[in-house]
Formats: sequence, C-alpha cells, structure tokens
Amino acid sequence: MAPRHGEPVFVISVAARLLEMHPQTLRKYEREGLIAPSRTTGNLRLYSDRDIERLRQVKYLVDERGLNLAGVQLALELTQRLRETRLRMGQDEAFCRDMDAVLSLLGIREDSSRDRTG
Amino acid sequence: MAPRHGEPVFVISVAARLLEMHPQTLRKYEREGLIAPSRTTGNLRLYSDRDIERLRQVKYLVDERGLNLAGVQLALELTQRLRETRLRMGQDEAFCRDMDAVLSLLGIREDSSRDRTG
DNA sequence: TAGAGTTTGATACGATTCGTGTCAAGTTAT
DNA sequence: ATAACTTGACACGAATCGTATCAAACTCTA
Repeated sequence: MAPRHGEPVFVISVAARLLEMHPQTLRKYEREGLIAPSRTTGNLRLYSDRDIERLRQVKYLVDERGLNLAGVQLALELTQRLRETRLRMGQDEAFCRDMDAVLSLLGIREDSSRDRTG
Repeated sequence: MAPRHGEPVFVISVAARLLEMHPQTLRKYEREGLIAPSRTTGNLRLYSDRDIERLRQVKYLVDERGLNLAGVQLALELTQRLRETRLRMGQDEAFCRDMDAVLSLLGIREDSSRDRTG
C-alpha cells in the first residue's frame, strides 16, 4: 500500500500532535478496533488523512458527547451505513437534509458524499 | 394524564420485574434523562408500555452493546430522528429496508411505522 | 555501521462511571 | 392503623478510560 496522492501518512507522534491526543490513546483505540492505520515494513503505524478524520470524529464523540468506546464503535457503524444510504438516495433533497442532520449528530461536520475507496 | 387504553401503567417494582432490572437502575436512568415516567399525585413513578419499550432498548444498548449512558442518550436521539425520516420517506421500499437495518443496530426490533403521540 | 531519537507492546495507576445495597421518611391500600 | 411499597440520598465494588513508565526494537542521519 504505497501512499497515494492526497493521502499522506503520519507516524504516531505526528498524528497525535495533529489531533491533540496522547499516542497511547491512539494505540488503545487501535486495540479496540476503532481505527486501523497501515504499517511500515518495520511495523510503525502510518495514519492517513482519512484515519485522522475518523479519529477527529472519535475525539468529538468521546470528549464532547461523553461516549465510551463501545458507543463510538456503534456510532461509526451507523455513520458508514447512513453514508451509504445517503449516497444511494442522493437525488432526494429533503432526505439529504435529514440525513446530514443525523450525521452531524454523529460528529460528521460536512460530508455531502464520500467515496468509500478501500 | 389519565391512563389511556393500551397504555397501562406500572409502579417501579412491577416495571423492574418486567424488565429484569433493578429499581435503582430505573431511578438512575430517569436522573440521567433517559426516561421520564409519569407520576401519581403522591409522586410515585408510573411507567407506560412505551416507557417499558424504551427501557428495553436502553437495556439492549447497555447490556449487549456495552454503551454508557451518554451513548444511550445519543442512540435515543438518533432513533427518534431516523423514525421521523423513515415515516416521511415511507413510500420508498429500498430506503425503508436500509432504515430498518440501521434502526435494528440501535436496538429497535420491529418498528415499521411508529406514531409519536405526545 | 554507529548512535540518537522514536515506536512498540506490556503493565500499572488514578479518576470516573455504573449497577447495586442500605436507610429514614413519605405514600398507598387494606 | 398497619403492613408493604416508594422516594431520595448516600456509599460501595467492579469496570472503563486516559495516561505514565519501561525495555526492546526500529528508523533515520551521518
């Protein structure tokens, strides 16, 4: 998995600084299955832009909404499901407004169609 | 609020037995804003069928999915939002299937259109 | 390849949360 | 009235979460 354009990768210290999180927190989140950064051949974690964005959502849910990690896990599942549904029903204006409101409850700021490459 | 047909009310000991929960747990959930049973003039809690159903969802989210109460709060908000959206978009078959799948993730067993009287 | 700085996985600790137990005072129904 | 129940307050043990520490391994620069 070579790093593609628009998807730079960060080692854990850089990711932690970007997110204002403790590196140990990022490692714990990975152990809990909330995130899965890629690895170098030497086994160092490499966080992509998308990983960072996902972790920002996690941070919001934990810090602002007070969820535990089980709640975050569920929120992430719901986010993916609703994104897919929103994509499939993209032509309906009113529906998209509803769905964006729901996604914002889940900590998604601005989305409006997201490719699920990978 | 006189008890209407189809909405019997239970005192806390009965509700707790029905749900297999501790009465103190029900009181704590009320303090946290997860449920709001009606009261007698003597201030006794009275749980309706709808309250029981809601508490069953809470129990699922806590016991089976491991959410904390903040997570349950969010899940309940999402449930209401998505039920409303589903009602408004009721004619679309595929959408309803999607939405039911999402609602089942939130601990809603079988719904298929719910009136929000109150 | 040598060495300084970083990462990794494991372990541990304090704070917080959650379910439950207890208790005195008030309520309900016989 | 009196027996059973409910209420609100307080407290306790277990679990969770973020963080700290540490030795071993890795990465980068020279």
